[in-house]
Amino acid sequence: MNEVLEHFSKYIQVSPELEREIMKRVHLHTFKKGELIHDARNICIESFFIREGILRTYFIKDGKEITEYFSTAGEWTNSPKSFMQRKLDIYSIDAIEDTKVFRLNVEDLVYLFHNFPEMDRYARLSMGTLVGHLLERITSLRFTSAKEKYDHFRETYHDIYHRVPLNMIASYLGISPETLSRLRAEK
Amino acid sequence: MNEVLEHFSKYIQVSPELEREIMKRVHLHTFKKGELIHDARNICIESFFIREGILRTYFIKDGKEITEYFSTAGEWTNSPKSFMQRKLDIYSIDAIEDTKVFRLNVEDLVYLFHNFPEMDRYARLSMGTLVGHLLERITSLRFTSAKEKYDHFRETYHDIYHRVPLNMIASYLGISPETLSRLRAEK
DNA sequence: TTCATTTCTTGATCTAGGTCAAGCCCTGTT
DNA sequence: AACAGGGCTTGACCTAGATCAAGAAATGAA
Repeated sequence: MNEVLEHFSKYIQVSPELEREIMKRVHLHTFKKGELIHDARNICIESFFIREGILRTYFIKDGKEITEYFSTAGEWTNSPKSFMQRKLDIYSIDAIEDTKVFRLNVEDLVYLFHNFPEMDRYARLSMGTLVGHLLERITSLRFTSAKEKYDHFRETYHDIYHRVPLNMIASYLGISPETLSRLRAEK
Repeated sequence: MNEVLEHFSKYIQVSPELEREIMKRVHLHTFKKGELIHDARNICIESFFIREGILRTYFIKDGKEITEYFSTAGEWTNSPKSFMQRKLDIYSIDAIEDTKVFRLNVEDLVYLFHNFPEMDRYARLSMGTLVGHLLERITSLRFTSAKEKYDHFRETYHDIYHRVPLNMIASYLGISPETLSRLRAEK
């Protein structure tokens, strides 16, 4: 069984029929390091399920790239508002390193939602974990010092923090690259 | 039609049967100003749909009450993790002013999820808007000054910001009461 | 290998907003 | 009416982390 199906299986029982329909719609693709996967100038019509590698969702603010978040193996990513509401949004996505993904088109996803009611259940449950992560990030932003943010990042992104350029981590954490560099040095 | 049903109708078509089952399980109740609605020392087994008034979800950090968020008319509130995973969590909820709510028990909600597949769809869609709000709050925490946070709060919580004590707003925004007081004075 | 570009470090300031402290102004209670 | 306690303001100081600047180190192209 491939990784996408494994992922769905964490939340729902995937019937053979659903499995078939998913597999029919999901296409493996490899992006090269540095490649732009979604451009904010377009509406996002695909979701990407990462098999290996790292993607970065970012936007431009005052001429600088600000990292919104990193996505790694086993996660779906897209430009959320753009994808769900079929309109333009600020986020672009690129590859931090060579990345293998399964691509899934909006229309295909909609088809799955329409024909398999258990997909709503999947969405409800997986969004529950997403909400949990977001709440945690909010708490972290409100109460922790730069040092604590960095330590927390190293723990939770343990396997990728040395693969991502420092200034992207800094903008993700909302601290300056200089401060991050100093934190890193002091230990 | 009452407010709860109106709320569901925003996301899904509520069948007469679902309507009946919801109405059977939802109970109107009034809390007095200052009353504790959910105590963090218990597992949260109810959700509250607010008809009028203001509830505040908070937790204790270093002996101080920190406001996580305010909930107002037309919204559901509970202690999310505690409610969904049936375990203890840090949040308590109290009433900022006299508040009328509809109460709904976890088990009753589970019943609805089990018997009405459209409820999954409702949950998926309503969590979508929640995720949108959380993302916005994250952006606000990362990039805005105290002044901008306060201005933004006044806009989005326009109808309640003068009904809530200043120090609760301050802790919600993650700034000190003194700073908030000064911001308020300077205009 | 060399040169150029990007990434990272280190140092010197600067500032938004936190902390501490004191006093005032309410609102409710006796 | 008085007084107690919470809520709010204002002032003086302090500190975490931003910004500005310049150089070092790594990466990668030719």
